[in-house]
Amino acid sequence: MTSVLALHNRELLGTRGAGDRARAAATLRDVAGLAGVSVSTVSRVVSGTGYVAADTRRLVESAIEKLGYVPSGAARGLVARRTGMLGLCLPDMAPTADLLAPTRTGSGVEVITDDATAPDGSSWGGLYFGEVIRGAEYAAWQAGYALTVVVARPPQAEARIRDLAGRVDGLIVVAGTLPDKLLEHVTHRLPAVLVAGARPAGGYDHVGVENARGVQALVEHLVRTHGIHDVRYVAGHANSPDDSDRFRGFRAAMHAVALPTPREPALRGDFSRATGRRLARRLVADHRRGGVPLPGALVCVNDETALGFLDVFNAEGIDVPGDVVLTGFDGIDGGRTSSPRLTTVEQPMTDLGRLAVEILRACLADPKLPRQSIHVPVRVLLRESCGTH
Amino acid sequence: MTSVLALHNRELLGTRGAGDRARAAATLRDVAGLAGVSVSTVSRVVSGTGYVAADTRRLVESAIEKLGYVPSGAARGLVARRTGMLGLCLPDMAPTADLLAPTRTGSGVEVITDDATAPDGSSWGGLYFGEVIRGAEYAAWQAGYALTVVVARPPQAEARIRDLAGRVDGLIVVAGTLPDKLLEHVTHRLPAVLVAGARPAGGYDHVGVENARGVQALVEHLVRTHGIHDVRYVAGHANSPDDSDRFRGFRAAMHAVALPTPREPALRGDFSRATGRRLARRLVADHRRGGVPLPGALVCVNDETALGFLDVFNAEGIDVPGDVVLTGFDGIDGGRTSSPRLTTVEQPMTDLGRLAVEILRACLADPKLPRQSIHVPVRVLLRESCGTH
DNA sequence: TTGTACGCGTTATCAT
DNA sequence: ATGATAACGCGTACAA
Repeated sequence: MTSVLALHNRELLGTRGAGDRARAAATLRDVAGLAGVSVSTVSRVVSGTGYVAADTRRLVESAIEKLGYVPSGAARGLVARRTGMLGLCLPDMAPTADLLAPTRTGSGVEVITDDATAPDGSSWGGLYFGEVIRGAEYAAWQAGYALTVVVARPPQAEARIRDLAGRVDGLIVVAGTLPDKLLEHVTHRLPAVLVAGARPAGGYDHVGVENARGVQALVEHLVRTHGIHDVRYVAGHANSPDDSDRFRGFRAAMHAVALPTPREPALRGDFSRATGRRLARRLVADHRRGGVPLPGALVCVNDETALGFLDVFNAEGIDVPGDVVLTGFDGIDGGRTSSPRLTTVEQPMTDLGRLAVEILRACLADPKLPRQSIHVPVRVLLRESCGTH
Repeated sequence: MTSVLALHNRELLGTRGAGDRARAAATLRDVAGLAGVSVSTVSRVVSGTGYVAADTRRLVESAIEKLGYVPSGAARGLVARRTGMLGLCLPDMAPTADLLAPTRTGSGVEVITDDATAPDGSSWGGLYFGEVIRGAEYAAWQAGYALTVVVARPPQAEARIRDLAGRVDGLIVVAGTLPDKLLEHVTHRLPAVLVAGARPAGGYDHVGVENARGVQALVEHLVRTHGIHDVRYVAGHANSPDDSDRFRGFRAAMHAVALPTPREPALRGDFSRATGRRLARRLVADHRRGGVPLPGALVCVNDETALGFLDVFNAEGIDVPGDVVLTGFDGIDGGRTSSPRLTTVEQPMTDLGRLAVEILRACLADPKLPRQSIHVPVRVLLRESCGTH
């Protein structure tokens, strides 16, 4: 365990300054004592309810100022039965290298030449979750809530999620993050909204994405507009509902254009850029050494996977879209800045967070509201990787 | 106000399912009553402390299961004087269009051709804050805390920050987010760590970045290795401490290489890509129409600003680095994927969040700890935009 | 206009 | 091994 005290570049400042942390926090009683009034008067001043004489108010306010009084959220929450916080549970993502590495030491500035190696994958799942957080925080603030973000990672993930559930008024859960049993348990206490994934079985509120329709529209475009017949689907994890929805859309499209409908995805990755690269290398090897022809188009389950393919294709001199057409799903930034830019199905990720908060707010206002499942529409963005331009 | 009920694509599920939200949350007493034991026993089972007979434990556990009991964080926090949460205050950023727009309606999938227009700027301040959140959340989880994220935006920003301060055990404040007075007030109750910006005056804990040294090393490289003499600094907001630190580094470098040291930045923007573009357009116009020669190099206060310049230079056929060398600061993803890639000073943004949490944890463990100010080192990343390759 | 007193749900201390 | 009970800090009816 690296102690903060062991850090480089550390400067000690004076041992006192604004706010003396050693002293216990002031309470209503302390303020009342200093101002010479009762606790209820202070409470009225703080909450702005009820009648308080102007003189008394000023007296109390200066006492509050002097003591640096901040009301205890725990005590307020206890009586109000409301914490003013919403929880957002994200699935465990493998921490990227920058999180695992010890903090760099030495105060000198390193000057290094940055070779064009692409990163292993982006933070927050290619920013997908970053956008969900952003949308949720924005909507939460507007609704008068703060957002507590938690990544359900071991150890003790369950215990700590339960703990969170005791400290917030509502929960947004990215699908697949919590075991069904835990989810069912905590929903006895507070409303929960599932985000992404398939529509849940248990009668939960849900905000989903038009996975199938998006892929279907994309694939139909590839076949009808570009005349590609040999279209292959590159899957993610086998048990991902998003993946199977998208594959369902793929099959629906193939069926609609009267092409052979595969039972299984042609390739299976795991949503990561690294695995996309691995699959691509095998494809290229089979092609170069085994004489296996490249497919007409690769429809990937997500952008990260597609970008992994693109890394390898670009490195190996395989032209996209000339030799093979490549598409993704999500609309992350990396697909907009790659070359060629990636044709993809864009999902409005901030909206997922926003709508989840909206639903939560409605449930909180009226607990008897029936459960609802809404779907946010997607857009197919045609860019260079499918040869449109 | 758009009601959730007005949304498209909505499906109503049954009005009951897992967890009946209409019923009030179960309490310790409810569990005790159902299990036929006292509240103390239930408390012991839940917290895992003290002796409980195996039979009794099973009895209690099944009651907990049946009622979906989740301990009240408010009540726990009240007696424990600890909430297990850390707060992260981010400065108000103008919401991007996706947050302001009403949710798209209609369930059909739009298929559109995406022209290569660059976005007005990225979410979360070019992901800067996203990375800080990521680092902070990771470290917080490891330390046993959850992270509550709040953007201090009007209205009622002050009141709500004070509210937050009453609900968390410690506060991470991105510098400049809170008025000094408020910061001083809340630090009476809990420890706060400032992140980024200049070292604060008031004796706060602080995690900063080697702004000056980073820019200095970069500029010295430009002059010494590339022989550029006409180097100009493009500033951000006039009152930003990060900006003035970086400009200080710029001046130190010019002094070190015996070049004229400017008093003021050559140009002043506001950290945004859009303003970078605006400045660039004026520069190009002066050059083309006024015959003003382009500078040898533009050293921008941050990557977003530099990318704005690059947008215009690329559009106008001005070669980077051939006609003018361009550099940034931050190391955001956009500078790694632009063409040419952007030479920059990379700051380890996740480390800012991580170290802030580390300090908070130390302060929480020992409130008498002296204040400290640490600086994370930076790296100059040489890429194509300065002509290294 | 101000003060008193009770309860919110939990933990901890003490008895049993 | 289990139960009774007193805080914890605040809101709020109700009394003054």
